[in-house]
Amino acid sequence: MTGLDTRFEYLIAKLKERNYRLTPQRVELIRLIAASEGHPSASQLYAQIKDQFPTLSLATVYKTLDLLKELGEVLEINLRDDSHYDGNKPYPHPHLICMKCQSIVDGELETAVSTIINDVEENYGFQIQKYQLDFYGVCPDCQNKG
Amino acid sequence: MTGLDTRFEYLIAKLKERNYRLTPQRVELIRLIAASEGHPSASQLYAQIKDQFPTLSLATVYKTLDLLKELGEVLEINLRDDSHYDGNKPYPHPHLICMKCQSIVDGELETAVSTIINDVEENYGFQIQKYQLDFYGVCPDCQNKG
DNA sequence: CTAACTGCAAAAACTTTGCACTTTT
DNA sequence: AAAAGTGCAAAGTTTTTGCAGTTAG
Repeated sequence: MTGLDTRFEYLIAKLKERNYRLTPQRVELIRLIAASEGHPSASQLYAQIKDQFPTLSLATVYKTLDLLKELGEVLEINLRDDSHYDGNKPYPHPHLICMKCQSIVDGELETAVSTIINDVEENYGFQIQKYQLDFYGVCPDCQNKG
Repeated sequence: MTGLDTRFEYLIAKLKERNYRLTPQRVELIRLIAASEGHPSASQLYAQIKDQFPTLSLATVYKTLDLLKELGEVLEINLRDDSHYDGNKPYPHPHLICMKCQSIVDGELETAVSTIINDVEENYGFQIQKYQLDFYGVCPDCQNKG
């Protein structure tokens, strides 16, 4: 038991270490971000937290996300209408976005992605720093529901 | 010589066929969109055309792009700050975006992309309808310039 | 002539910024 | 007590919408 065995604890420790203040709003936002499998947007995080912190503002959500982005601990996924955030895997990876239920699921496709990245660097002499790969379609659940 | 041997002529013919009106603004925008290798944004198109049509408005640019999107003749590329448009290859394909010079180049990576699409459909039972794949990095030209 | 298009201005939606007040440390 | 963070309101961007006036067919 190290006290760092959850993503939440890791993030809290990292902030503490760097002398960022642990306000209740920030702590709760980090708890949500660390727990969220669902790739929430800023306004979804805001909706999830406003019961506990009725005075909390969207600006604070954005500022907290900015802080975590600067620390390299959150991945921003830029979609057409807004951005969504992944606080668990803060590095590029594919997403499967269902156009019916709006769910966003991670794709584990490392081998295929490595291949395509090598192709680009070799065939185009292009130095890749990051990428964004989103598949849009219908998830298995929504297929079964017709 | 069919009169349809350029993308521009093809698009004009398609609009005419469907009884859309060929206003001078629309024709010139289509000429720019069909010619553009560079994946312009709405405001870049606007900047390119405002000398010829000083009264033309951004709203008209967006309306023209919407029309071409509805006809399936323009691909919208949603980036963080705005959208860019491809009027030559109006179907999903990878882009190489240089973070130094902001150039956007098409990636010809059909084999690798097919593989990854098959992976997703097989491993996740996810029905893919479209995708967006953007690589961010440094293009060969900018690498040479240091 | 009439239906469609343009272009202005206003609105909409997401995100950022400024600043006074509050809180953590 | 000092530095940092919160939250409100205002501003910034891109994109959309409404509508009166204009134009292509």
